[in-house]
Amino acid sequence: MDRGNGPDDDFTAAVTVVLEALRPGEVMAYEEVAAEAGYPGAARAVGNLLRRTPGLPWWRVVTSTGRLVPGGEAEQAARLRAEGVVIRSGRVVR
DNA sequence: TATCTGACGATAG
DNA sequence: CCTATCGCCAGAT
Repeated sequence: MDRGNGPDDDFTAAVTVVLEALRPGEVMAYEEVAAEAGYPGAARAVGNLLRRTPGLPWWRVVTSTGRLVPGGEAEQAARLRAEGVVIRSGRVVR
């Protein structure tokens, strides 16, 4: 309904859909999520959204180089390993 | 409308 | 491998 004064729910919804489509063990890069959501180049915006929006599988999103997120890489690594993702030196092995 | 911030990406040193 | 800088985008103030 009314959403004239709030943020672009379109962007949030699109990113959320992409993240919900991810299955356990599958990892995507911020840039990939942004492009898949219809906002290529908005990798930073995706990162911000993941950080500000609880309920999203933030641990399944890594940087373009496979590097884990700062500030919680230990936790992210544990979650990914629990889902079958192999991690090497703080990076996701694909 | 302007300005700053930030779970990014790529390039340079 | 590391840090530094620029370019990009959306959100917040």
